[in-house]
Amino acid sequence: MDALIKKLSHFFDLTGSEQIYLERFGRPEEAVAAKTDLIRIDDPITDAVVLLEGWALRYRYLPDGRRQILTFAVPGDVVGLEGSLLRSADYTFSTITECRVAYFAHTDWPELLIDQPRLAAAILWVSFTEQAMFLERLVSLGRRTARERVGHLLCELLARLSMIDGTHGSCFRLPVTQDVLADTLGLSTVHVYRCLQALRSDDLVRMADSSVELLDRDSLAKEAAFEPAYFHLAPAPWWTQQALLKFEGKAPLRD
Amino acid sequence: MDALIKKLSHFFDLTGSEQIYLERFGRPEEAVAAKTDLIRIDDPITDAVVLLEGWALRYRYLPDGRRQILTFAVPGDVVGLEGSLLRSADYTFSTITECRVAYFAHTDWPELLIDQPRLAAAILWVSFTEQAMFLERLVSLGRRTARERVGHLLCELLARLSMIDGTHGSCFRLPVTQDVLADTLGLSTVHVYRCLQALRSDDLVRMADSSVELLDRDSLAKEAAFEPAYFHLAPAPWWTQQALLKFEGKAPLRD
DNA sequence: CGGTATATTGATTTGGTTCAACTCCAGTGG
DNA sequence: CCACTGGAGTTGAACCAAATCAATATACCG
Repeated sequence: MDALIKKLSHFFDLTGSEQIYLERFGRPEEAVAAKTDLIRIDDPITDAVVLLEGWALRYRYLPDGRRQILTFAVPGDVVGLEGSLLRSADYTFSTITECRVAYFAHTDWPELLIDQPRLAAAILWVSFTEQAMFLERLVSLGRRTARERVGHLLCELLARLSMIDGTHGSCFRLPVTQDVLADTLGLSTVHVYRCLQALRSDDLVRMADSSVELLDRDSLAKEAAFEPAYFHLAPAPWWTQQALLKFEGKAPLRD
Repeated sequence: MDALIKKLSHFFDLTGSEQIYLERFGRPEEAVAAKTDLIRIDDPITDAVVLLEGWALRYRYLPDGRRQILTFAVPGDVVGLEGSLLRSADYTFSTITECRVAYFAHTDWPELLIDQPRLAAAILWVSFTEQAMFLERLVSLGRRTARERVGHLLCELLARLSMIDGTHGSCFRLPVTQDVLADTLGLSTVHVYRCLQALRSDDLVRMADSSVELLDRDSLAKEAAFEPAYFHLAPAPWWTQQALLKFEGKAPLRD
């Protein structure tokens, strides 16, 4: 649960007992092989999946075989929360590398909500920030050029990984083939290659055996219009705190 | 609250008292002029907005003026739920036509959750289905052709509007200019025009003064790979019901 | 009735795709 | 130990879907 705790700490500082609760809540931690489906499209989502180590992704196919990758998942990400209210998944979620995962059972939410409302809020916060990332991706696919999309994705990944200490400076592992990048960015493999090439020859990035280094974060971010505000890495606002106090019975429900 | 109630009924049949509660919960109903910002980017989201009548949209600009429209909102949509946990909006939400709206105050969530957990779940369901629509839009922008995107959007809108009785057969009002469609679909205005033209001359759609009719839903849906499963118009699954019973104290929290 | 926003149309350009080689591995099995 | 295979990356050339530019037509609006 380390990665998730690290991530949540941007929203709340979890108390010791909350951390322990969370460990217990995400029942059996499991190792999963690379290229394994954890959630399959049209199947019910039995539990939400917490990614603890490794890389994974969500994708969908069109009937004729075109594929769109919806998100990368990195440690600390929680996938499939919506399964608690929806009957089936509208994406497949698969590991890329070997992973460690934990599960949040849908039927345990009431317990969590009542015993640990702060934790419940923090997990919902994860879901909301993820939604913000979807919106940002929409902007990329709709209105950014190929080069900008590539640059933006690299900036985003660096930011997301550094949030959970998954980076060395501006360098991070990216265990992903070019056609995965292409299907993420709505481009062809060849063109992804050419964009990376261009960024390389402009001394903006460097790549070697599945690792990337952003040599000039700032100009890359500027060029790609990368604005990290959408990660919402800010402590819970007062109205959240207020609502939580109410919920815990420490403030009047109606004022 | 009519539109919202109609929409929620696809998930739950609301009891009379739940309907009344909802009316009261969405405090002052308000009329809003066309082209008014209800949520502004970077501002805190003071309350979630429930759209009761009219059309609205969410959008973002890139620094150089390119615009991406993220979603259309039609009656029954709830926008800004995430504001309860996030400090600021990462989009602007504006009316297109005159609208009627209501507001859900963030600080009232605990009350709702404790008094009416079923309602709370139903509203969260709205948020999750909306997320599913984002994902579908991602597929469009990433992997569908221009013509497919246009067709898919029309199918989606027909489906969403019929969900709240906003259609006449396969016909609905679409009070939106072509450049709004363009910024939604990641295309240029001119090209949107040409796609519509083509669909028209293939006798798939007909358009007249801001209204659209889908003359052949099925082939349009087929061509655009429109698969309405992503609306998740299905009653709450058993595990949701189970969790709600637990929450209401009618079932043991731990079993 | 003039003026601004929107729709329509054609000509031209371009960013990105497609196709087809070719290279460079890391297995793998004989 | 080496030949063989298949996946990934690299490169060039031809092509195309959609953008851009520019002009006209039309509708709406005070």
